[in-house]
Amino acid sequence: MAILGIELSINEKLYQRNPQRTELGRSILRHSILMIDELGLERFNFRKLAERIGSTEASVYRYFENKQLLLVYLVNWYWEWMRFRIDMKAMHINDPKEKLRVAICCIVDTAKRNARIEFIDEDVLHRIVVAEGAKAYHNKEVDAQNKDGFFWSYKELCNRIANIILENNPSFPYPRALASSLLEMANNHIYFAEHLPRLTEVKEEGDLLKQVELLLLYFAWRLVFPSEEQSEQAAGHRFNSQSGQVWH
Amino acid sequence: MAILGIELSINEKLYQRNPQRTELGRSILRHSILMIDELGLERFNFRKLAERIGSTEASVYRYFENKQLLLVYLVNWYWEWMRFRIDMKAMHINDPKEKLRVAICCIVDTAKRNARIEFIDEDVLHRIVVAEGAKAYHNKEVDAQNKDGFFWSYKELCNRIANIILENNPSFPYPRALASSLLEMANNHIYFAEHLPRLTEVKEEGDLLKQVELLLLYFAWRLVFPSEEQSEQAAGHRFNSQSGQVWH
DNA sequence: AAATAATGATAGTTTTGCTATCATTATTAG
DNA sequence: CTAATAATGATAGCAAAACTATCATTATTT
Repeated sequence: MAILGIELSINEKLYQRNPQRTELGRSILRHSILMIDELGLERFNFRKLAERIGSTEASVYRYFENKQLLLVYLVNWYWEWMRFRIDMKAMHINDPKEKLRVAICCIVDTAKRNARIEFIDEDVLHRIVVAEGAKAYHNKEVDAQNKDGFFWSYKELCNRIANIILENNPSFPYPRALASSLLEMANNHIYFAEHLPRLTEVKEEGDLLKQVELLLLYFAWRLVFPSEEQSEQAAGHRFNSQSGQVWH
Repeated sequence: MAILGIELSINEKLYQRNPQRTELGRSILRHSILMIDELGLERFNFRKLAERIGSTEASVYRYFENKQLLLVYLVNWYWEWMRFRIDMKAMHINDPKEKLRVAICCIVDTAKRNARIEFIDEDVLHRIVVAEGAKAYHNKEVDAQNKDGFFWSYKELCNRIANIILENNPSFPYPRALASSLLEMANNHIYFAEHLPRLTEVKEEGDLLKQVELLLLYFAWRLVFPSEEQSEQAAGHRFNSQSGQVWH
């Protein structure tokens, strides 16, 4: 997929025909995102999608085997996009702490549309990932699908974040667990704030994403930094170290 | 539901007829748990269930409106059971730290069958909660269902844990978020260890549940305790601090 | 023994998930 | 510019899933 000339590659086994290369394919992507958001995954189906885009069920099936794989394709796109953004932003940063801050910012921020890809509405895709993302790998075919590399993007994304965590604290015992937890928390606490507010301190009102970012920063900072740096704390703006850096 | 003479109450709107009160109802519960575990939620349906228990589809529908609500019923049972166990175990403990340790133990441990309720196999139910639990509230009806109190048990469970967190550190800013995250992490890291091992440090081999418990304890301790207490650490036994703590 | 409630048996409806066939329209290659 | 080839549309159909309805039968309660 061409973004600023760079290609995000999605596992080829996820589709029958590359949806990005044709008008119909892009239409399938665009409207499946909108419809899954509107109807939810279970009420969404290829018949309704075909009707909406003025095509036929058979044609849609020529691109994706079924809606489960279409969902996996979409969340892969999201994960790839997030990983790309983290790589971009972190590339030229030397300070590992700043790198981690930027990564967490990306985790929460990938929602906001940046690349102008006509056929993917990142805002809506983000809502899908929040609401339905976990269903991509919660099914009886996980192991087979994992073998086919369907979750490579997610694992690689997790890996990137884990490495940044290790740069900050090489002896942190749970870099991957923290990375995946931060990714999952980002989605969960948005969802909780909107639907089950008693499960989180994040409030629907106000800047929800900013609150989630602060939450993740708080958790990450407390966990990865040896306690002498705790004084500096996580919270957002006033993250300039008033106190000199000690560690490393 | 009678366990040692105590009743776990499940929201009455979740069922048409109370499944615990009849032979058929209990058979539905027992075998739906087994079949969802075997087939996964999407391949499981009331026709197959009816066939297996030697009854009819119509009869099953007299107990539960559909399989989504049956799932919600089952995970509610699990949440209620966990909350009950935490209350029981924490009741007579005064030390808040010990209370938190016990709560985390329950979060991970509710898997292991304790109450001998003939028609609920806690081991298998736990696997269902791990693999399918999130689907209980990831659907387009959340808000309506939440209004009907379908998630009260989960929220109340979260609340219990959040209160224990606050007993340990009254100024901890994210008690609910940490509580829900611990609950979600417990499930996720078991699932990851078994299916997507690169997302966690928890290994499938060895005592998986013990590892998850140590992970949760590590996170909880680092997060809720002011750093002078870090030295004592979470994981009970071998968390002795080699390095002296400085901050505060 | 009569009334009531739960189940079984059977049937039928609508929707979903998916495949097949063939004609038509683009696209590309020679 | 035509011939080949690829993609789409149109239509059909089928098997399963997700229900609902009816009525007879069997328990249970009173």
